[in-house]
Amino acid sequence: MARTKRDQAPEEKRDEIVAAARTLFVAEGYEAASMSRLATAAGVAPNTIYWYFRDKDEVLVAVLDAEFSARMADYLQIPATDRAERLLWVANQLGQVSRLVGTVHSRLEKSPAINAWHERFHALSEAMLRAELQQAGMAPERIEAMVKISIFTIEGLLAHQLPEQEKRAICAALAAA
Amino acid sequence: MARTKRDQAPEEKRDEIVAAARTLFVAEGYEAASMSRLATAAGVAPNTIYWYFRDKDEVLVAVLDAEFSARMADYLQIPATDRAERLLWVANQLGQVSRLVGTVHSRLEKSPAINAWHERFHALSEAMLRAELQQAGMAPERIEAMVKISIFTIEGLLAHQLPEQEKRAICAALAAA
DNA sequence: ACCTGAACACCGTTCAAGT
DNA sequence: ACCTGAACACCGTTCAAGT
Repeated sequence: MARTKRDQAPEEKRDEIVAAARTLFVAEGYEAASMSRLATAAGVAPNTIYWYFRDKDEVLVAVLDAEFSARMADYLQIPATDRAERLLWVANQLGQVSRLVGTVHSRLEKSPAINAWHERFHALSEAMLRAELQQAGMAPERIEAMVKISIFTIEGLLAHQLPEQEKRAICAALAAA
Repeated sequence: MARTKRDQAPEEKRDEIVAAARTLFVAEGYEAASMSRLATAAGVAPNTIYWYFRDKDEVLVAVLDAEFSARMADYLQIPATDRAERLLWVANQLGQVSRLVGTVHSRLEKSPAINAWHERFHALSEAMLRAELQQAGMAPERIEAMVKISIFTIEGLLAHQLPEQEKRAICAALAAA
């Protein structure tokens, strides 16, 4: 299907900005990646980004949406093995973009857009975890606390880089609890 | 004992800067508290701060040292009640300066000074927790993982504001594990 | 030794103008 | 509708100079 109206559809340019932002945010961090460097990487003038996005945080939200919708689909594909293995899988997946995770947490206060995204993500993650614990037959009164402890542990594993073996031991201890 | 040499000892001025920084960092956050506003609050010119501190992160380190050396002493004073209560106490103490905690985590990568402080703090905290679990008679092979999970849970409680009742339930579930 | 006014290089964002 | 060059207000930090 040939392009008829333009050399480049507007959505493609937007996607290029998001792709460039993903690369820069993951490789160097959100703050280190200035709007002018992001613009250069995407092949536009700095202020052109403001045509597509309200501000820098909205660019981040677009990156987050693209990143995690794909991974969430992957998660649903993997077979329901033991709980320790699933926790480790999630920690390692998120670990590949741990800079993004850290940035989200550090910008919660300043940016309502990031805050809203973060709450959606947590609500979804906790709902999935809760369903798994129910299905595993955990006593109902323990579930809510264990959901939180599991989430906090995954966040801890992301924030502090630990050797793979130690990560594994922690996930195993948590699954056994 | 009367002051003999100056109107004001140099250490007092330094302390005033640290005190002003503590107030601003806790109330408004590290990034929102600019060096010029900090200088105004301390009653000096912006660049005067650089006479006492290498950079803004060193000011933060001074604030952290002053803040946590006092609280650590308090912790050692409280009687060894049950583990859940101790966890909750720590979470609530740190919760009063949760902005500082968040700032430390968000500046680990950029600032070697903050990073060094953070590692000292974690080493100390983990050593204390390890000793408590040993004394409580926990099986040695479980201790390391439980130390990490406890630390991560406290950090999680700080990062996400939860109702007191839910915090209590989480600490109880963790102590029972 | 201690402190300052003025400047520097950078940042995210906005504006008026072009097509 | 889409994109830009130039400017704005701000930031942490440095410099040369004063006492």
